[in-house]
Amino acid sequence: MNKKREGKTTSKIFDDHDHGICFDDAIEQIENYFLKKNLQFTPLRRKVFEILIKDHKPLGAYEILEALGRDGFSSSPPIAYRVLDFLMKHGFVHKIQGLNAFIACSNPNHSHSPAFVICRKCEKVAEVDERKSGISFASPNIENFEVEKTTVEMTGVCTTCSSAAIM
Amino acid sequence: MNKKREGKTTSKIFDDHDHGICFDDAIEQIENYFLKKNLQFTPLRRKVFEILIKDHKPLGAYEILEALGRDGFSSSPPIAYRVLDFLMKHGFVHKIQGLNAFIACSNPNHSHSPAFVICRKCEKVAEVDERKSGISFASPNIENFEVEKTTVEMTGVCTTCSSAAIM
DNA sequence: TCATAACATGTTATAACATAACACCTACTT
DNA sequence: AAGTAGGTGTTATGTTATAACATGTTATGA
Ligand SMILES: [Zn+2]
Ligand SMILES: [Zn+2]
Ligand SMILES: [Zn+2]
Ligand SMILES: [Zn+2]
Repeated sequence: MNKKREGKTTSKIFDDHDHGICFDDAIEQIENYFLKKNLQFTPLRRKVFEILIKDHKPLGAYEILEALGRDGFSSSPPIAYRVLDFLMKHGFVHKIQGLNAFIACSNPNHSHSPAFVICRKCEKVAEVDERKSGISFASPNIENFEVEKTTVEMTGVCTTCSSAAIM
Repeated sequence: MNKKREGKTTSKIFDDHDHGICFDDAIEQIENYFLKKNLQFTPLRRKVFEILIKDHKPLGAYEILEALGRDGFSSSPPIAYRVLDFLMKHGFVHKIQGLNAFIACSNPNHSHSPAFVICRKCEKVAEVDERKSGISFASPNIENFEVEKTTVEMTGVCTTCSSAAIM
């Protein structure tokens, strides 16, 4: 078991929403995308995505593997990593580098350079839009360098956590 | 041995410079800082910093350990991780999350939220100033969230690598 | 329809990265 | 002297990720 991840609280930037709709929408979007691109949305891939979007929580590969095992799938490491790589390649999953964890994308519609806000107390993670994030990618290209991928992660404490307890 | 890191080429954003001076300056700066803060710049800490600043290359903890071993220090993992944590805490070393590697800071003078440019071919890494990076932290605070630390890493291909070979 | 290529999943083993827990030593404090 | 804090060393283990190979499954297209 992983000792680090036990998220439990909520903050304003982690928007409340009707998760039934959210979940169904996400599944529908990925289904449509896979259909359009002639990719297979296999039971395994569907299950991994469902595990991740179930409660918007970043999960480690081995946590995903446990969940897969509980649902009757193989739970050897390459299974999870391969599916995660695939889903990441198509923008439906992102890796949170600071947590060695994976999270379902919150806006798979548009191509994006996601930024993440991570509460180090509750470990909730929000994927924020570049504009909302306070970070602007003024120029995607550094001089003499072609940027292909950006990683932006902001770690701190959300209001709920900072007001809830003595630091 | 680590198979991933074998950097060898050079790009414009990775500025050429008199590394003898650079090295000596860096050592002097860290010495002064430690003196001022009443911290111990022990042989071990000095050696780790020297290993890292030696050629401005990100090194994995186990590469650092090998180097320590070669220089007569203990090379069990906690040795490296402890010293690295200490040097990071004081801003003289940064971790490159995308590489699980550590690099000596390029501007330890001012407190900074470093951004890194990483060539995925030669694996050279440049620590760039926020302003030069094309990324601006317009507002360090997200609504309802206190940002304590930001991770910004831009991965791509440097001019030298992209012009050097067929992709 | 049969070969074949490409994709998908499964398995074993191992590599790579990181920390826990405890021991020992030194320097400083009271 | 006894106590405290900091630094280093050691053993063991925990956590994250990939290599290599086997098997099954799904297009494709002679
Ligand atoms: Zn939801
Ligand atoms: Zn996304
Ligand atoms: Zn230099
Ligand atoms: Zn720096």
